[in-house]
Amino acid sequence: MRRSESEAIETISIALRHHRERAGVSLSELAKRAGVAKSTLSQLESGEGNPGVETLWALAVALNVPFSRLVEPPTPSTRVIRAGRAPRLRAEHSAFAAGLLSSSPAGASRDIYEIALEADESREAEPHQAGTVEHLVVVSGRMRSGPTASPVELDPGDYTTFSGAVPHLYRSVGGPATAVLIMEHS
Amino acid sequence: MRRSESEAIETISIALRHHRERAGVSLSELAKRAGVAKSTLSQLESGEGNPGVETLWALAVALNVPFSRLVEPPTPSTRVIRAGRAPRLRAEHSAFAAGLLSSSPAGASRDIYEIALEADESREAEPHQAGTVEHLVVVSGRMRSGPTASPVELDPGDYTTFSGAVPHLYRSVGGPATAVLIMEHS
DNA sequence: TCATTTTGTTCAGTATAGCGAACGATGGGG
DNA sequence: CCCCATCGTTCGCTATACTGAACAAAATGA
Repeated sequence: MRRSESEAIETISIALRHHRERAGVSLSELAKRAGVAKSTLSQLESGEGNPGVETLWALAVALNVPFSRLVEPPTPSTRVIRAGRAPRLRAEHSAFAAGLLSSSPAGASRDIYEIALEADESREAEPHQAGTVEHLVVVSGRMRSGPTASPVELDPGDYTTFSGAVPHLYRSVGGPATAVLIMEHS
Repeated sequence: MRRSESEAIETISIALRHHRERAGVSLSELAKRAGVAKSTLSQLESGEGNPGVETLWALAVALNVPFSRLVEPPTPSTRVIRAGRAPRLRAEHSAFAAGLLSSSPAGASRDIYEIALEADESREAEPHQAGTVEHLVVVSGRMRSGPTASPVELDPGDYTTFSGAVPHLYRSVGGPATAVLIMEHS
């Protein structure tokens, strides 16, 4: 990979300059803060060279942005889905209804679901692939959810996150319940 | 820097070995696929050295995992945040309160917020950087939200997504309102 | 049993990332 | 006007990340 404008480096140089300007800091200043030579930073922003993680890390810290923000790109426009109007997925299980709100494009897969449980119903979910993480926000009703081994009680507005790699459940308590589920894959 | 414990490198060596074993591929084999020397990979997995992005990128591709998966620490375990208990962020504007639920651990950077508006209050938001996308789910009350130029009415459970790169607003209608906001950056 | 292959490690050479010191170019103050 | 910052770039030098080969230890096979 000699002279190849390596895609990764391309995005890095752009992101780097972008975040620096957005923070309103000069190249020299940033270099000083991050503890790297001005020359190095200059070359990086002009898309030359192949930075080491140490260097990038230092810059990310100095810019006060997560590391990943320096290596990944963008996304789309306005859309509205009314309550309960999301495209239905596998409604085989009577009491469980899930609506897909937003599916992430390839790569950083991330799905947002709207889920609905009838009164005092329960749904057991098999473990997904390792690295899967679920985020759940209760919209209405009371739920008991999380890893089957250690679920938690949730009231409207409550939020919980847990690994999707182990058996887990969604259960409504004392009436119907709805929630927002964000699922991340690896 | 002969010093091994660079935090970033630590996580890299772990993530690297973890994903390789999970893929059930030998060190030699992976090295060949990614086009890097076995020696390099060996040292990386033992936590020595400071890899360049090119090298890491090649490995990420060969492992078929997003780049960030190699540099960000693995996703956390179970966590619960009760309604309104999320860490408060800059509540300078009286009627607006935002709680950070989850700051993107990996992949496309993504923050999940819990937001609360007092009765008939409005919050105008300045455009964020290009490529920012917002996802909003109303938990309670009625809201009027979206791009300032074309907001939409939302009832509890309603979901909307729009570009954060243009001026936009969050407004409660006919009473207080709460919602979940997922914000994606580039 | 003794080859043969495949595993992951260690070592010397070399390509290069990063550093520090120059540089020319602006931009205010005095 | 000159002077002194500060800006971003370019240029040797040194440190080191990466390579390829040689290595011992396990695994495979006949």
